[in-house]
Amino acid sequence: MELTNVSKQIIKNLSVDCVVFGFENFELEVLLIKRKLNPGKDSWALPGGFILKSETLDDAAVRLLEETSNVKNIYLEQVHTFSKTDRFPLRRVISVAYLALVNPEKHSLKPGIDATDVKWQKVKDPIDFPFDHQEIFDRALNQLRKRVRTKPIGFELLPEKFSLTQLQNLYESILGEEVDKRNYRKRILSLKMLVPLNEYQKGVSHRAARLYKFDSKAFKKLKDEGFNFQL
Amino acid sequence: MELTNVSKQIIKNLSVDCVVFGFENFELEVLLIKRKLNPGKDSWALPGGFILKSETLDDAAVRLLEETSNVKNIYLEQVHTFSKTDRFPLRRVISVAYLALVNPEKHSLKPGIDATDVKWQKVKDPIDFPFDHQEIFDRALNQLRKRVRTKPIGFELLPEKFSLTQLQNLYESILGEEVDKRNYRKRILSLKMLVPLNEYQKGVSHRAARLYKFDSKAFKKLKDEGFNFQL
DNA sequence: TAACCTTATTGTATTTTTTACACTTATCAA
DNA sequence: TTGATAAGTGTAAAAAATACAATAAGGTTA
Repeated sequence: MELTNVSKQIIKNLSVDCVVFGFENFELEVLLIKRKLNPGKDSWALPGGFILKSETLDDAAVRLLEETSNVKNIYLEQVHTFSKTDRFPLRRVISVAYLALVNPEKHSLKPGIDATDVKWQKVKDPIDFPFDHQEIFDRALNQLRKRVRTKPIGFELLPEKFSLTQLQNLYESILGEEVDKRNYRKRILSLKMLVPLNEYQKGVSHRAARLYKFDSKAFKKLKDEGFNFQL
Repeated sequence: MELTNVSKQIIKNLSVDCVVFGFENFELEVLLIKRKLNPGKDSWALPGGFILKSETLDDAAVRLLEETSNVKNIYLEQVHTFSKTDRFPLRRVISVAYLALVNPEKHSLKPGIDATDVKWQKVKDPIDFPFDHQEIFDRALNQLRKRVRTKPIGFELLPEKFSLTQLQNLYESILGEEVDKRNYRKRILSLKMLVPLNEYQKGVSHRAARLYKFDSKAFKKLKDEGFNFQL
């Protein structure tokens, strides 16, 4: 490893923090790491780290998620940049927050170099965040709640083939409120972004639900036509 | 001036760029400065500059707008952080974009230390931006178009007392499309955020329009009740 | 002072969208 | 075969969005 290589130079006053959402057992979750070092040693924090001179913020977010938790190839979007002068105790660090969506089943967790542990934590359980991570988390959750009504991002959190009930559960657990089953189905199907499959749920002791998949081409077409939906 | 004072230390790899919108003569405008120095000397660019160790990004945006254009005490919101590695020619600089709203009549312009000139430029006229300022501008305009439908921010751009026609003109010039007068009035008045005054337009050679003012208390109340409007 | 020009102001009928609501079907387990 | 559980489905009522045009007011001009 060439530490003198310009491309590996760390920008020490700029970090990226990722709020990674997952969905398992009908519950919205967030990915946390246990910090190996001070400040905040042993506390459960948002995964993140510093950016390199050679990479964009998006690149950094991708890299840091791989490094800190082994999570790859996921939906990412920038949320906000946090800049309180005392937000990090050691020195002035400004942090760019990212929102990420992951299907937990597709990604095995593995603590990165600066963490002793990684876990999925239910969003509705209380979390004792260090630094300003509570504020970052709140903002990211807020953004997720807006997005889920205007972009079909929820599919990132589900298996490729899913039932309408799964989709509705996800939707409800992101928004934190319940919706009418028939009305939800009507709306979501009317958008023509879902294709029904000739496959059904397996291993359940009740009527098996039909499976659907997300039709990204149909969605792209809608978008190109300037169609704005609101779920 | 104590250059050694920590509070005045500049963070050289982090800048703020402001997209300042104004509304004059029924037209949406943007504030541009003529750069005094290279890179981009003499080009018309977005006002901005570097942040100080002692200030937040919001603070920096406020300060830079005062410094570069004499514009004070205005609506500000963060838009996005831009980080392409080659976005600034001299060295790696990451820039946080802000959206600002100003009533041009209330602010006299005065070029700051790094500018030879300042001006309001009509948004619909072509602008030849340096660096990645086109991208920054596009994103800010986009955000403004979203905001104007979900927050009563347009009032920042108008005099304290305004007519419904003025408000509608502003709305139309932000969105770039026309709306029906009767329906617009119905909707905006139904929100109860406007109070009709016993004052009327003056100096016009036709029927004088009634003036209204924005009722920020009523709006706050609406928001506290969790009411989300969509214009 | 009457005719004219310009913009302000106002209501209704139609269409579209959203909401509320409950029974039947399928599958497995007991 | 009965019971339990979740899947799947339609309609009527209410609310919201849209399309649309005549009258009022103030100033200017002939």
